[in-house]
Amino acid sequence: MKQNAPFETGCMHCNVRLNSVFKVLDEDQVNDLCIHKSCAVYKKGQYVFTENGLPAGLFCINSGKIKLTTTGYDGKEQILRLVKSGDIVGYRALLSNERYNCSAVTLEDASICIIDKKYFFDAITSSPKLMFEVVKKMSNDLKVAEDHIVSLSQKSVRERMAEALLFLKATYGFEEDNQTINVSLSREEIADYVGTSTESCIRLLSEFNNDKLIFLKGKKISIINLQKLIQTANIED
Amino acid sequence: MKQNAPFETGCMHCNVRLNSVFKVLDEDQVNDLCIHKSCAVYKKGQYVFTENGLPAGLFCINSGKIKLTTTGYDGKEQILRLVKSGDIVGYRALLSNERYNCSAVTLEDASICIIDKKYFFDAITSSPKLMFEVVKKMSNDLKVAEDHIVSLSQKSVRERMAEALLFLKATYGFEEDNQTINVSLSREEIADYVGTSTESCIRLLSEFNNDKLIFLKGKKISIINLQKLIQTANIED
DNA sequence: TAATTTATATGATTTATATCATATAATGCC
DNA sequence: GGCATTATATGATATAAATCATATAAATTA
Repeated sequence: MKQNAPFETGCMHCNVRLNSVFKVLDEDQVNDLCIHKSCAVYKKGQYVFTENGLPAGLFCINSGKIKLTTTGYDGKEQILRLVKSGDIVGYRALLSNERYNCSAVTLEDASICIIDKKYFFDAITSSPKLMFEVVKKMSNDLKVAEDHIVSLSQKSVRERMAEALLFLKATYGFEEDNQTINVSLSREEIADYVGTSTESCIRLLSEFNNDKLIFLKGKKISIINLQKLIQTANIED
Repeated sequence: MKQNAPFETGCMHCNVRLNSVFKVLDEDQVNDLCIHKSCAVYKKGQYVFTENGLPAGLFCINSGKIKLTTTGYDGKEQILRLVKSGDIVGYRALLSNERYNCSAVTLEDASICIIDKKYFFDAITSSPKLMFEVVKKMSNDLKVAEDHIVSLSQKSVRERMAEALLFLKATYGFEEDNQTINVSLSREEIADYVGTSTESCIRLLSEFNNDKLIFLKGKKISIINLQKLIQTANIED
């Protein structure tokens, strides 16, 4: 299909490479990378890898959005990270030589490349620049996780809900209208990220909608009063 | 002072080096490391570094225990990580070339070395083994943080409290009596780790004490019914 | 297109936990 | 060693948010 054309022409012409950890590679290295990767198209809702699985390589998102999710207690899901094109996925388990501790599921149709494990280790060993890019990525994920811990420990569900919407906006941006968050998540998925019940999530979104902070249309959420949403996300006493 | 003697004789004879990321260095590299570090003794409660500060190097704990803590909303503290001898501290900000996003405070008198920033970057660039050790450390911290997120999202305060005691035991071990957790934290500090109020923390510890899961003596906590504590840490319905 | 399933919505009730209040114990300090 | 401060303890109350229940809307599939 025509829309997949750039995806098929290799890493050198990959439209997201300069947005990824591989931006630091020179032309020869990119060509080398290209030889050691293979790509696949995933339908919405497909698993890219699953909890407890063994990593066979590094995933790099060409297009599409992905959630990293783990099964907590009582079977309840927890969304740990949200991933967009240009991001690498599955690097943690790969680098520490462990099994995956979460599953990766596509939130929409996606094109994803997998980079051979052995090649990846060679590449980061021979290219400190690439290694530092990966390290920076992990460092950022750690920072985001620790921010999330503080939020979960100290904020109300209401505050975290507002914060989550700002986070979604920061991660996926707006659509052309400049106010609709460019991702479709079910209420349950949002709840699984915020750490609340689906009902509370629905209730709070309705409330924000009534208070004209946001505008709901199906799964689409538009931010119509950013200022007040930011306020709501912070302490409000 | 005599008790500091091994600490003063350099990295080659450091009693915790084989327990640290530097275990992978050969003799020459260790001697090189030794030249580029300096050591200091800290009193209990001292700051090793503070939030928003710029990293000057990598800290390596020779002895003593440390908490990494961040100021959340309304000035409330959040303990993000607990650190023991042999651990490195401050590596995240250093590697990603950012300011510290948390403070490091000693929980008891401590001996801590600081390894020169420039040297450290040279060392990890020239020694992939060392780099991988540091990466593994960060990978583990990320995993622990994400486990904490799931716990905060899905467990009750009571469950998290029991979990925290098991975590303290796993981190710092027992004293000679084989049941007293080898760390002294105030109730407030425990609350700041668990993500609850000081009162709830006190109340739950009292309750565990009454229920003979633990035995309290001042700040010392002994686990006297591990089985039941493990049960309490999990879902109990 | 009707039938079934799943998602969203909202009300009613319960409950865990924060908050406020006060007491006692422990610790640090002049 | 007595005084001030801080930490621990515990009761009373308020409340946010979970849970249970039911209704409606949307999406899937037969």
